Amino acid sequence: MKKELSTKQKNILDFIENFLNEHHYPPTIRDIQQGCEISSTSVVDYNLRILKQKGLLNRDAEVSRGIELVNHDSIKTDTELIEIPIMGNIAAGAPIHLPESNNWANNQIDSVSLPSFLTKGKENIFGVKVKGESMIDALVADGDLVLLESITNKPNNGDMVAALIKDQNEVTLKHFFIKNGKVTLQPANSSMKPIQVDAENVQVQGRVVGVIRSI
Amino acid sequence: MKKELSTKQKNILDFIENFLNEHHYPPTIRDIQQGCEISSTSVVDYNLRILKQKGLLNRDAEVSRGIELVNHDSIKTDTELIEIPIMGNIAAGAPIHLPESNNWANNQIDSVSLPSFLTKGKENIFGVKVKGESMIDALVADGDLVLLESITNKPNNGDMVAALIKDQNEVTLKHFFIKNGKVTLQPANSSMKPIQVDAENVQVQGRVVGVIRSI
DNA sequence: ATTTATTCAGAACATAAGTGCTAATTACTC
DNA sequence: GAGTAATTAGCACTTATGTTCTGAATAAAT
Repeated sequence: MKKELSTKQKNILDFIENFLNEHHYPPTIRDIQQGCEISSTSVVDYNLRILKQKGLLNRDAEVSRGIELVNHDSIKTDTELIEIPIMGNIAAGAPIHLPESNNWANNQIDSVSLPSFLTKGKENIFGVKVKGESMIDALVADGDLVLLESITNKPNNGDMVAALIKDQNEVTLKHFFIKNGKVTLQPANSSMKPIQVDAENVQVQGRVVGVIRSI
Repeated sequence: MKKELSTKQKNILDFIENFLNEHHYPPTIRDIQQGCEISSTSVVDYNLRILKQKGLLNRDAEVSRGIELVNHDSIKTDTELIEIPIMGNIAAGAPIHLPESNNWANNQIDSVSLPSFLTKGKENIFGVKVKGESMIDALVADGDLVLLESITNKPNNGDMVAALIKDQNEVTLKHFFIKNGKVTLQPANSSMKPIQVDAENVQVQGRVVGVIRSI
């Protein structure tokens, strides 16, 4: 199969996009035929098949106007921006203490708007800015923004969490496992040693749902 | 005219919205009929007329699927989000070869909408999906989305780039340094050994501007 | 209860629109 | 230049789908 698109195929794609923007429903084959000045419906059909084969659009058989542009606006999974608060800094390893109180409320230092696919529609998402190189074992670099879901109940075993180790007033990003009242905090880098702490000594500040690095 | 909508009319509106989200084209009258368990097409038509009269949708006469929902997502314009293409997968270490041609055109597999702070207003940003655990030394995990800026000129020394090592047809994310025609590719993890290659053997596919991890 | 407006049922109809041929043409390859 | 593949033309066919008509059922008003 030829790799590039013919001018005719590009025209068709453009036409479909324009048509969608104008009408908010897809064109028929005959619409395309007229719009692109093509002599026969079969030619349109032929080229649409090729475009489908190349993954540029989808077609539903025997459905009028059953064309979906793969990369069109209306297909964007999430056009919605959700503003989430950035609740301060987080550090691990080299213990940088959290602000006085150990709740995160009222410590909002900033906010960012993120597309909803990053928050998966969940509520209670907030961000923390990583300070220092100490979380490399969680594949998190200095300056990264870590997205956390604040959870009330215990996390599932294996979840990556932001865990506050109370008696050290230190926060760390680790995989969380609990067994018989003992919590194991396992670095993502499995060659690093896990930490064992009493369950009462751990407060899970949130479940990690994402990391954003902007260079 | 009655002011409120009947349950049937609300159902129809909901159905149309769901249908649009699922298919990206509007339903036919008969789709609505089945979806809302209505006994006759004429009933659907009747209620659609009412909905049109109330300004909740538009219909194009004698046009199949000629329904447009007023206030639907696809009509909203959102200026804050920038859509960037995802141009395939990237892997390093365990060399997964790129598709035959070494240009990225026509390899778009998906797209995401990102807030503009991640692209810093730049054009020519695209994403690649990371496959495999082999880029841990760049603090990039399996499944991460790496944002690249396609650049024409040489990158600055120290930039992190996606570098294609031509004779191995292998791509890697490394810090880029050039000196006397020799390119040094330095892993982010400085304890790892850098790679030395001839400048002609390296093609910089893009400059890394961000990483997005969604768990 | 009678009238009136609204809503529903069922069917038939007309056209909108996808699909499938066959042949002609053009582009590519050897 | 022969031979093959890709593309185009034109047309017929079938299905998909909007439209319309008549009458019945229901709800609202008098």
